[in-house]
Amino acid sequence: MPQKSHKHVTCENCLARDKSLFSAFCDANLDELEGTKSCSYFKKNQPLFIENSSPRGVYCINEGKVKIFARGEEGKEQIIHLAAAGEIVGFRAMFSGEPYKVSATTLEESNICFIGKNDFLNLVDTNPTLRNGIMKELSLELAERATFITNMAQKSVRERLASSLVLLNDIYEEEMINLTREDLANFVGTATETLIRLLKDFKDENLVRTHARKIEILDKEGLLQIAGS
Amino acid sequence: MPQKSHKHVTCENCLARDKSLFSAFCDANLDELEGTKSCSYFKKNQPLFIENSSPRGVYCINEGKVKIFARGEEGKEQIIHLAAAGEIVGFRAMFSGEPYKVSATTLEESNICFIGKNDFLNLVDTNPTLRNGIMKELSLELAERATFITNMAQKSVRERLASSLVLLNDIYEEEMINLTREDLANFVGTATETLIRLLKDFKDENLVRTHARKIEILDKEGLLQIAGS
DNA sequence: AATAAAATATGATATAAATCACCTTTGAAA
DNA sequence: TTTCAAAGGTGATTTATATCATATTTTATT
Repeated sequence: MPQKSHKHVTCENCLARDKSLFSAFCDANLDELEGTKSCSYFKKNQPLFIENSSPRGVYCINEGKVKIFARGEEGKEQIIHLAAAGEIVGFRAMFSGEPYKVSATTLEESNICFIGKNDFLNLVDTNPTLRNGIMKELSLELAERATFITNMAQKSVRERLASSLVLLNDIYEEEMINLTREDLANFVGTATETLIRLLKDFKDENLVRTHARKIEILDKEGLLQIAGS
Repeated sequence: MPQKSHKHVTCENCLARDKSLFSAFCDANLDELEGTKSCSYFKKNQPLFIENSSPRGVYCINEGKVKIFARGEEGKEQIIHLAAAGEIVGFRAMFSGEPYKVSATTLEESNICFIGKNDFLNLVDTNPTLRNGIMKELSLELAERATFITNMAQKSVRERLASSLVLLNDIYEEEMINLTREDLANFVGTATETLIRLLKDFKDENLVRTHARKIEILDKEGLLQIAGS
């Protein structure tokens, strides 16, 4: 397995920056950002922050993937979002004035930069472009979650799994979807056993193929058809 | 039935302003707001805006209630939020750069003011307090929806109904909850028949009482216990 | 007041999905 | 390389909830 080691990435040559809220930053902005951020290597399954704790800053993913999840009454995780390179994680709590309502944990080895709360809020205050980007992002996520709620309420698990696989396929881009069955179940919102059975159905229907844990999408159109959207 | 008629409410003596994002406005701000807004009377079940249309401004509820809902594949409504007096409806779409992803319809006769997109965005641009309030509001709603998703995924309909009734009780304040069984079902995320049956159970358990359509909460603690939160 | 049209309610039935129990495979660590 | 825990998988069973059908009540409209 290719061991991603710790590396200090500068904002200037951060490959993920293009896709991020910092994409429009000029050199002066970038220098400021570079001066305040710190860069860390995270192992797989390492928490960035956990529910109910106080936010101390935001996390900018240079490389890797992070799951954002809430916990229900009995402690079962519900994955709300999967963040990939370029995404800033945890900025919602910067504005809410409340502790985190969700937790964030890496799904794979990751390089992630940290920007302290004050530095981040200062950037937002002085940079209208960044600010507008954030307001846009908050709004888009709000819409996304309205759809999420509606799907949960009205679609069957089979439909949600099909829709989730297509969505995850986009997040994983070239790579194959690489999640434990439990994480996948917690994203779809079902029991692990049910997920495994339905995934098997999809295999039998030649919609997907599995390579141990990894899931390869064979028929995106077919999945979309099942998802009904 | 007390017929609420059209009345022109000025921002200065708007009773709902205290609870709104405009509560911190100074006199100069209020004058500006007053100059740009228009005030309308809405009948029951009248749409403010509908999914996929282009946003033209925001709606500020002076009196009445509004349901915000998405539609699933087969057109079934999923109510995402119930807005009451003091709330500003539709501002999410001001920042997203996209058409509405949800619809908004009055649940009762309402007095609602309209602020055009440019005027509103101008206010947000020039008023840091309002802007921060909005960012905070967007963030809080995002957290609320994470919980909503988790409840949908992990709680039974019975639990969700209990939790919904408590939530609605707060929204309706002194009044009794006054929603069609279908709307209530679309909020809880279930079939109307199932909702009616479970509501009957709650009546038998002396948790609620109904007066035709209206629902009176008799035992909030008991409901919270069932809701499991 | 009469009539139509929604909304509410109830019963019967089907089924998707959860749960529990158990076994097998995989992969990390010693 | 062995070992052991975690993850993946299968079967049997139960149940919550959707769906369909139909009756009754409430509300709106003529």
